[in-house]
Amino acid sequence: MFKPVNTKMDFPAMERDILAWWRNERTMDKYIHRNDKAEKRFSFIDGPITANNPMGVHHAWGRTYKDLVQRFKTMQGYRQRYQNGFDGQGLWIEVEVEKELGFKSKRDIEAYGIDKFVELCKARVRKFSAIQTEQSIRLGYFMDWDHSYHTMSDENNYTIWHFLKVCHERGWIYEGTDVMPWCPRCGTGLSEHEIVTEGYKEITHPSPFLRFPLAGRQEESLLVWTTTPWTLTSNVAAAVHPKHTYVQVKQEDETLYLSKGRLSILRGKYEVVREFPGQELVGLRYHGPYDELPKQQGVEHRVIPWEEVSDAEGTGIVHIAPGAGKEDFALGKLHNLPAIAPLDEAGAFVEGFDWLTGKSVSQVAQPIFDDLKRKGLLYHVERYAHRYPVCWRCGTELVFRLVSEWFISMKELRHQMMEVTRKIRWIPDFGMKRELDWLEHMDDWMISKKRYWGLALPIYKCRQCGHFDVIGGEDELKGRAVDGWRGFEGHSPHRPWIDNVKVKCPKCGGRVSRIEDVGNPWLDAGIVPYSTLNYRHARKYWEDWFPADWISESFPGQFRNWFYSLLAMSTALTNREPFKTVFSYALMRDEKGEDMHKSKGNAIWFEDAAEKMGSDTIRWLYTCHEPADNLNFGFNVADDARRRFIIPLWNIYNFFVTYANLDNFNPSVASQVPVKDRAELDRWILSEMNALTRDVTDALTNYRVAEAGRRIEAFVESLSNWYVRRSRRRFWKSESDADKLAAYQTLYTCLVTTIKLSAPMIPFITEEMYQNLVRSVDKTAPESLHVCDYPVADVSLIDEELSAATQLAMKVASLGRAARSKSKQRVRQPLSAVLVLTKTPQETALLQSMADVIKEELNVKALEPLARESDVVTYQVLPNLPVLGPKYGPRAREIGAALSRLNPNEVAAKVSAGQPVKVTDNVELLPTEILLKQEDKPGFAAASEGGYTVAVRTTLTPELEQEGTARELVHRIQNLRKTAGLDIADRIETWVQAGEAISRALQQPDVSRYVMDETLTLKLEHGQPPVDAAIEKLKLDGQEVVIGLRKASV
RNA sequence: GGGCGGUUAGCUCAGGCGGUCAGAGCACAGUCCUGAUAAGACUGGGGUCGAUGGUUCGAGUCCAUCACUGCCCA
Repeated sequence: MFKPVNTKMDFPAMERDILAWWRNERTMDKYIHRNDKAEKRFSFIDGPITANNPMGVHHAWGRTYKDLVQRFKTMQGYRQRYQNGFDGQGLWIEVEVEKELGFKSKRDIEAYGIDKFVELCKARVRKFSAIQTEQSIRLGYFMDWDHSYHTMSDENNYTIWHFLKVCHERGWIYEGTDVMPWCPRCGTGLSEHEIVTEGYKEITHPSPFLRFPLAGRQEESLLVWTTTPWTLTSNVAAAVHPKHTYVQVKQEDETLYLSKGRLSILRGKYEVVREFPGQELVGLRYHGPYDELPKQQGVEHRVIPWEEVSDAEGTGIVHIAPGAGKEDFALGKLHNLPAIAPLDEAGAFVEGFDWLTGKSVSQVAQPIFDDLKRKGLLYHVERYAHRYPVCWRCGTELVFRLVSEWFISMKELRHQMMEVTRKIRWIPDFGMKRELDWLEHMDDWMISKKRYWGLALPIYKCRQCGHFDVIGGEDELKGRAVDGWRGFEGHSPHRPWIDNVKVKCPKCGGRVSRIEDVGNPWLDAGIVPYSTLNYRHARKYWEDWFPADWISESFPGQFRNWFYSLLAMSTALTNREPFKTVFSYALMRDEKGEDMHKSKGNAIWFEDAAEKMGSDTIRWLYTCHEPADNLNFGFNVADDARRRFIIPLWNIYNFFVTYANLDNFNPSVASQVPVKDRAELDRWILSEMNALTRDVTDALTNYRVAEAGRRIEAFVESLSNWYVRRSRRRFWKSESDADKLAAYQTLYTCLVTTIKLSAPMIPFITEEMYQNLVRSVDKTAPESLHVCDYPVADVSLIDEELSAATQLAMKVASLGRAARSKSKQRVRQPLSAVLVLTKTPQETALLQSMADVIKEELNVKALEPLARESDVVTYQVLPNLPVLGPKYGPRAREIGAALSRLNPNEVAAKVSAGQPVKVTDNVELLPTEILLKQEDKPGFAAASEGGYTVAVRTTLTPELEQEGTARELVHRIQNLRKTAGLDIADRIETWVQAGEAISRALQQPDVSRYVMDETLTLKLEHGQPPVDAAIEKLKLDGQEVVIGLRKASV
């Protein structure tokens, strides 16, 4: 006996039970060690998830792919590592800890103590990695959760040291001075990688137009414009486009210079005095707006040429501050301009800026306007909206600061990386183009960050002589330590402990400290194909598992982040591809296609999703989604997935269990009916099942996950709405013959195969079904579905012809139902014949093999071939007057008349074939000029589509009518049985009290036999039912009928 | 400004190398069916398959240009 199926199953509750069972049975362990001895290997390397917050439904999407592929490979017998990874170093953790502590700046951290702060960061990572682990388990993700790697581990950090040393040995590491985007709140620079996309916001800034008075001239000024007033303090030059046309303008008493294309910014009346090329301005000296500041002393301000000056905004004269703008800095180098750097790391003015010193950059705009006004330099101020960079972690507006940072040169590495990139299979394939495009254009990799919690960059720069060195590991550090090792020993290689250690400068012998910077977090994630595979200490093991066969991550961002750092580090270390295939997917949106945001209130928490929808449903939704497209996620789309697949699968399972229990079917006891001896329907579904197995295996092998899902869904649809529906009578019948056994065996095989095929996608419901369907009857079967073998297709059972024939039968049945519904004859009323016209004689022959199926589906007595459509329909041919009118004018009417005299069937044939029709000696009408109206001939109802025509004969004989009545009566009695609460196997006594026509029909022996058999009636009485019977009065064919029934005493 | 995608029914999207491909699901309306089904079947409305040229006997399907949109990068 199988456990009866709960048709109102609470799936989330069932999932929790399965989780508990897996935990008790240590199923995950058994899964992980299933293939320990296997020869073939599949290497997956997990991209670490940031352990900074609970996991979201978008993480669950990626984790579904990772779990699905690994489960598939496990069932196929591949040995694997099941190591999950957590990412835990870096600014994002710091920012959250700062928030918890209520800190406002780096000074707060220093005051609190870097050691305590770093410990809190570590604690946060431990906390959220534990939470994410629990959430992942709830998702059904099978991993070796006790051995997840952390990017903050010693091994990970030291392996990065090794990488950096290799880079240094090749001369790629350098300290560079540049103007970098800088977050004043976080007190650190941001690399180009971090701001290019997410790092911009639409912001409105008050933007002044102001005068730069020309030296040695009275009341003559250059007109300039800026969106960052604070940078005016550091102005040293003004740039013009040498080839653009500039104008000299007279306005009241003063003379202004600006680009001709920007005249529209002037306020009030003006007069253009002359036009001239920008080149004429080059070399002029002017008085800067802040010449009085100490820092400005000795600076000579002049006009320089610059081809990049735009005429699209401003005045065409660009204020240049090399210490406060990236392009300005480059331009300054070119023209040998001094760089005045105004800001400290918190974004406040440094010494030498007089009244501005100590003031924050965010507070000085208005004071500067007031000051400029007092000096008579302000022309006017406009509000200007533009995309301005902000810190991608905390949202603070960035400034541009002159800083020195550490870089890895991409000069040599760039092209090696591109070579490696080309060896990789990118899914979707445009990924490779994206990556190559990025590699082509990227700058050197800025790896330093002026923060606390992260990789301690092992760069030791001597303050005395400027020499720097990179240390490649803990042993080297210990060996070279001259001081402080004791204070460090026993701690992780993080600030502040690591900084106790001092080494000796090999050049000058000085005592050298580590630079204070920590590392870019993508170094942490990029090294994992080396660190987690123990590259430094067990090269053989590393060789076994490197490169990864497959990695998977969401593609937005990763081309310049994780994929990039993996490529960079692996190319530098071994010049090998760190992964063979990368599978990436798009973004998750809400149901309306909008970004999900906590603040917007449209984010869905993973726990809510799992508890309301069930993990299986969520996973199925993810599985069937095309990964390269954005996924619009929500409760309604999940419910669609549930109704489309989970519920039908469960219903088939329920059907099987219900009847198998009634018949005491035991799959492990009975011998198998040979497939060749099974019914055509069985052979058909087994053919479909094996084709499915073949196709799903192929799809998953090539990571076409959505295709695998769609294929399984289509199969379950066929199984439910064709195989089971058409097989029902075979399960109902009372005798237990070979056909019934074959039906059970076939359906059982299909169910078990289906759950095995879909186990990687929906691990819970399939396990539940497996335990009941397989384990309950076969104690020798594997304990869990997830340690079973993946099904292998038996292609000898795939019968293409049978598949085509069945598909044709389905098509004909569908058209036949359309025809029936036109005829208004309910399907319970048998009709005498269906007539079918197919596209080819071969199909007509094929159809004959399906005759019984079609007759049953359509409730008709005969299937007849239809020679031509015109046998069942008549055509009315009409002139298409709106077309003919304009073309033929007054003759249109006459042509129409001529058309109506032709044989409609012949005209119809030509029109259908797209041929012209000769109407008169000199008029030939195009098919578009003729309208065809098709009408069913009396006694027929027809439907056509795509070259097929199916018609039913609608005339009824008295026998057919009687049969129709009987079937209607059966239907009513069945309904009454149901409402009376009888079990499907109960035998009954039945009374029918009706008028003459129905009574007479019921007196026919074959009719009454039919009614009794169908309704399990032992005794059929005519006349009034007794009072203890269930009774229903109804109208049948316009007559009053009373039916009554009660359970028969056997 | 450059590169890469996308543009097919109200919505979400299928449509390997050009030849019944004008489709599915959802939604809406109506009808039917139901002894597994919180299901299912059928019918209907609705699209010049983004636009314009071209190649071809024949083009959502190939080419060119353009428009809109998204992503990546200046």
